[in-house]
Amino acid sequence: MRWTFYVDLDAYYVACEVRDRPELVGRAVIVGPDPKLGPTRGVVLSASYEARKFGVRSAMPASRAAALAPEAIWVRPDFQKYERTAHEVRALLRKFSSVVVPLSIDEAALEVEAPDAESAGRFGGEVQSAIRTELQLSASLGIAPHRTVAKIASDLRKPGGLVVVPPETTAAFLAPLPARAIPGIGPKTEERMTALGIRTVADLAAYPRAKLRKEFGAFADELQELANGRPKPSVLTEGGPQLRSTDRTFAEDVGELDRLLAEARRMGEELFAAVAEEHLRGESVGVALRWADFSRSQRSRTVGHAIEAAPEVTAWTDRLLRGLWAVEQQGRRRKVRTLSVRLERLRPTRARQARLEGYEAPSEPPR
DNA sequence: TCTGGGGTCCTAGGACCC
DNA sequence: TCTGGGGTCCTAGGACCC
Repeated sequence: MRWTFYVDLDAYYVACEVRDRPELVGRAVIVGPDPKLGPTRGVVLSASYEARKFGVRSAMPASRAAALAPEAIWVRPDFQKYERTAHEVRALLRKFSSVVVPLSIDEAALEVEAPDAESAGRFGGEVQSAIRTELQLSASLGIAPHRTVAKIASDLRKPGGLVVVPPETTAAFLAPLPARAIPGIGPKTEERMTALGIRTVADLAAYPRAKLRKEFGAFADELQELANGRPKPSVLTEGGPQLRSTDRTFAEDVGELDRLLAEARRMGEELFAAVAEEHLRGESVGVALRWADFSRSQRSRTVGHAIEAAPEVTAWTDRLLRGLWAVEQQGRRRKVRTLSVRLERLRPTRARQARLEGYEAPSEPPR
């Protein structure tokens, strides 16, 4: 029998810091920008379970976390460390399975052969203890024949949990869970479901299919099949990244176009260089603004060829940004909180080189 | 107590083509 | 002489995930 082991590392960034600094064991630790070092608009990236007892959560404004847990120890994030450690974890997991699919920095799915649920669970325990003894990290595991069910299971007994769902019990396992436990159902969808009287997965299974389709489109079938214990087979999405982006949230909202233009140019150059480093080229440039009221506006443009030089990126960020700005000046004239620059439709450089060189006309920088 | 930075996928309307 | 149907691409916005 084929099983998916869904491995989810507990409080991952904090765990990486604690294993390097044993004096932090058992303490309320928060990875994020320390508000005591000055006002910040940043958020909590990761909180230890001790910090969570005070109500601190990921993505919470750092200022609020500091108010809830005044004694907490703040650690500045070290993403290189977290990437490095993630590679160690994946290398370890490959000793247990030849199929290891990284799904985020702190999650991975393994394909494992085991004759029954009991032996799969035993093997899962070995994976967990290897992660603990060799890497000093805690992982929660969900084990099921399908990845989505395994993921849901991995979430149920954190930290350090291990939940096995044999195939014949899938529907019964899911039935009592809140609909929100299903990946893809977030706060908005949950709210809409509540309005329809859907709270649990069992409610979802029993809801008339046609009405569900009317409300949620194509997602409805997927949801109901899952709710009835027939999850959609997970497809491995092959291929490289679709887009790269960079964001900057200003310490104070910005109301001057020139400041935004200068920042967008700098970000565009950096982004082009980072993408080139990956041997990729974009065919589309995008600019997005988050306004002071937290709503977003964006513009993008597909140029029709792979962008080969940073000035072409910055020419487009200028144009797109000016367009967004002009519209806003005729309306609400809000200030800008966050500026984002994106390169989309990424293609490998090699693929381009394989085509006819110089066939396409050079790009016409806009103005 | 105001809400980061990096991504993915879906939907919907208009343009355009046959 | 007011009017088809299907398909694809592009753009903007929204929801969601870690």
